Amino acid sequence: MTAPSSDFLRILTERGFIHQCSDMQGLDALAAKGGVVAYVGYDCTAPSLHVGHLLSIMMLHWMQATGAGKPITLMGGGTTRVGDPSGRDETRKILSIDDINANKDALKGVFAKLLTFGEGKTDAIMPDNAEWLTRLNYIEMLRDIGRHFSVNRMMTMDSVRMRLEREQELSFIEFNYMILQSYDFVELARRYGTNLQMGGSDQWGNIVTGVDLGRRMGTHQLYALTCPLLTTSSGAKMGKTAAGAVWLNADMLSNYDYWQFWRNTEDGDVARFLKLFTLLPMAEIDRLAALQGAEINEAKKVLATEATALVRGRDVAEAAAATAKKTFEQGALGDDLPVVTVPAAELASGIGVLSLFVRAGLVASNGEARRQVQGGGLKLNDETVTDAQAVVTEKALRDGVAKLSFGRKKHVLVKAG
RNA sequence: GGGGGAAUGUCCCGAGCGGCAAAGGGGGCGGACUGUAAAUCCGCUGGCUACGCCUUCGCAGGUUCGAGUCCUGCUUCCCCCA
Repeated sequence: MTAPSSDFLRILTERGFIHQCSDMQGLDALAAKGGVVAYVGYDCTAPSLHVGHLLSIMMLHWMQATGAGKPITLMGGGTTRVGDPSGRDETRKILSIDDINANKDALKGVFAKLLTFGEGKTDAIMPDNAEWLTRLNYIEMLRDIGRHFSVNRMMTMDSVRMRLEREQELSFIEFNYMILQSYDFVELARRYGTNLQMGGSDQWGNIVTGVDLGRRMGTHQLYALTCPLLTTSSGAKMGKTAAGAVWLNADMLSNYDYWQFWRNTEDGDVARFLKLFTLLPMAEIDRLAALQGAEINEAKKVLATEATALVRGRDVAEAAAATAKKTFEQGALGDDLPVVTVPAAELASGIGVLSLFVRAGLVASNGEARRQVQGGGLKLNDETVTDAQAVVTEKALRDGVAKLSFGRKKHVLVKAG
């Protein structure tokens, strides 16, 4: 199609957010007059969202920022009780209602960093699909909603077909997820005039099924828009670090580690990530992306600080950047490094190096510490630990702290307490 | 209902004559090289009070000096027949 006329779709297009859209022209016209009401659903399967979810939140952000319309972050208090089979080869573990509610509360905070909530026309709102899904009556649902679904067609959807082809179990409860998600779309259309659902490309099937259901049930025209799934240029699935997923919540992943995640971006991903995960103007991004060789590290630092500022706050991002600078470029101690305190008395009588590294949380067991010593992976005050029998006392403290390092990137400070 | 097969190191896949802390991958971690990148090469990838001890092969028993390996029962999954 020709270039979009709305700022919303123009920005999404040039920044690489768009994977598929059910009707670009139609959506563009709607966005141009500020008439979009878009939602993204978030299931409450964990106590924090991770970077994979960030793309869709960014799309909502841009929509609000460009005045294209109203964002809705739908909490999946109801759908989480069922479990989405999309992109999974195994049935999800069924979560307890208590866990779901606890997760839901923990997720909410992050949205406010990127969206403005309130009562106004383009202010974001956060409903929960438990409000209507838990009230559904089975027979009524079959008559009103179920009759619009063709099982023949459902069997051809990727999420279902993959399980069948691989002869992997697909339980009836999961088979119903698609129906509930489709119904959400219709319900949101009726309640809030929602007309667009966005999500990752793995959600395409569920979303267009909702568009279809809307037509059959007589809503206004609905639209579908998906973003690509996040992978690194070397093909690895993204969003995982040593410690696990890259969580957006600070209590799940420290600010310093979050910053480091972005700092360690592969060269080939820098430009793409700057467009997706920062709000920097395109001209600035083009300048940074043009850097070659070692200079690209400058771009990575900008990416790390901007991306961290967006989710964790500007001051926190700069603190992480400062700590990284001290730690890596000056070999000094950053203020932001994790600190572990050890009772002074214990330190006075001496602690084995191995158990000290375990205490610091850098390694899981004495055995692992021992192996890492053999591999030269542990450092105390920047000196490689060579003797697994060594004992550490308060003499190891420099200005009250000792620095333990695991590999070149993981550091912990030890203090007497 | 009848018959046949499967479950292995709590990340995954997967070998395993009765002597096994258990082959080989993948993934992950560490080292070298670099730019806190990628690629490549090397090492590690049950626990401990550590030349020894303890716990691991779906669950529970049994045979044996000794069981992941053999026998019995149970659980779960898959295939074929009805």
